[in-house]
Amino acid sequence: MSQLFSPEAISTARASGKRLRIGELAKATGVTVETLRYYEHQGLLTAPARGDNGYRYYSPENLERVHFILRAKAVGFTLKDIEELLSLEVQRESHTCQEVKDMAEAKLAEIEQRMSELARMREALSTLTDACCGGPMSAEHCTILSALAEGEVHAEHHHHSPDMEALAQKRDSHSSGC
Amino acid sequence: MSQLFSPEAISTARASGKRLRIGELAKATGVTVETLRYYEHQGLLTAPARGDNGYRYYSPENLERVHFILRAKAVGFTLKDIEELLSLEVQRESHTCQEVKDMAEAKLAEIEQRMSELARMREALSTLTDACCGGPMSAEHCTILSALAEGEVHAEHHHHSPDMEALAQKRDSHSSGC
DNA sequence: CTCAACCCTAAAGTCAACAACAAGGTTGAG
DNA sequence: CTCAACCTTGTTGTTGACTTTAGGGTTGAG
Ligand SMILES: [Zn+2]
Ligand SMILES: [Zn+2]
Ligand SMILES: [Zn+2]
Ligand SMILES: [Zn+2]
Repeated sequence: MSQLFSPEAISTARASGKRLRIGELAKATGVTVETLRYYEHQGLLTAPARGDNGYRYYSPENLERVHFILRAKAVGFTLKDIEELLSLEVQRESHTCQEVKDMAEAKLAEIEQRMSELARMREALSTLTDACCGGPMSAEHCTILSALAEGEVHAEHHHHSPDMEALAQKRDSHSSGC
Repeated sequence: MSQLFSPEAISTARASGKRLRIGELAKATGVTVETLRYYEHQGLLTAPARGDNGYRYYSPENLERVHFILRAKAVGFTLKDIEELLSLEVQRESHTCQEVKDMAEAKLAEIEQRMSELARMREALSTLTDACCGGPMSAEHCTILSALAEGEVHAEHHHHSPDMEALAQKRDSHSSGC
């Protein structure tokens, strides 16, 4: 588990010199080791120090960077975006707030774009579901299928007539549209 | 992207028994010929009639089905979903409204799930952008980058002191956080 | 006849973000 | 010493919805 020094002793004494193997870093960040190697391959993580055995040994800075990546992912940035963000982050003083904020706002606009797309879908779909009775009768005149087939939703909400509801307990087609 | 309900597009080629070549169908539906062949390959479109030359000749029913697919896509169904929907559609009377509505409601829940995910991202990201000044100064103390690096947003909105704004016209770091 | 604009098939490539595999070397507990 | 649990590299597979490529045949206007 531990390298030259016992991990507990080290962590209590000083966190700064602690070097993690890939599995430990994975556990610490909640991602898989494959993901960490993938991030390295993609240039999101700088190649960490290696031991004589070839193992990767990660510094606390590496750990921080993984957290950076995960936080950026959590707010909607793609890995490609994050690569860009990291290039800003590593040399902050040679970039401006404007550059950073522009990226964030562009991403915000992207997110809002996708949200309104989904909102449009939701409205259309909920109109469809509202019009369908959802009963155990034949879908022959189902308003959902009809709307998809014919391109228009017949806004008349479905109301089986009492007679039909009484009689058509199963599989009877309901002809009034559903 | 596309209109959900566009009734006028349908009625044009329906009256005549005209058979469309793939390019014509593509133009009529707004998808590429490759996409049409792809849909056929995926079983979403039944293999159309062929001429002696091997060309596909599409019936108006085929056109209807493409529209069905596009409308279902527009409300958020995947192609796999649509395959299922089509199997309900082609034999409506052997299925129930319940089956259809269940699918639609499941898809609706999926859409709402994705929307709330995006809403979460938007909140987090807009908190970040609100706190950043977006000015032409060095990003050394940029609140966005700091929040990503340190995992917390310092809610203090950025206010350059008047002195600094006057003096730091370009590239000066602003130390009070941005 | 020529030539562009169509059409055909089957297979491979694209994108994102990993996951899975093969075929090994290393470590540490029992 | 054995054995599981790590670690290594490199390659391939996954998902969805196409797009592109390669290598042809067909049509119709000039
Ligand atoms: Zn129905
Ligand atoms: Zn009904
Ligand atoms: Zn800033
Ligand atoms: Zn600032």
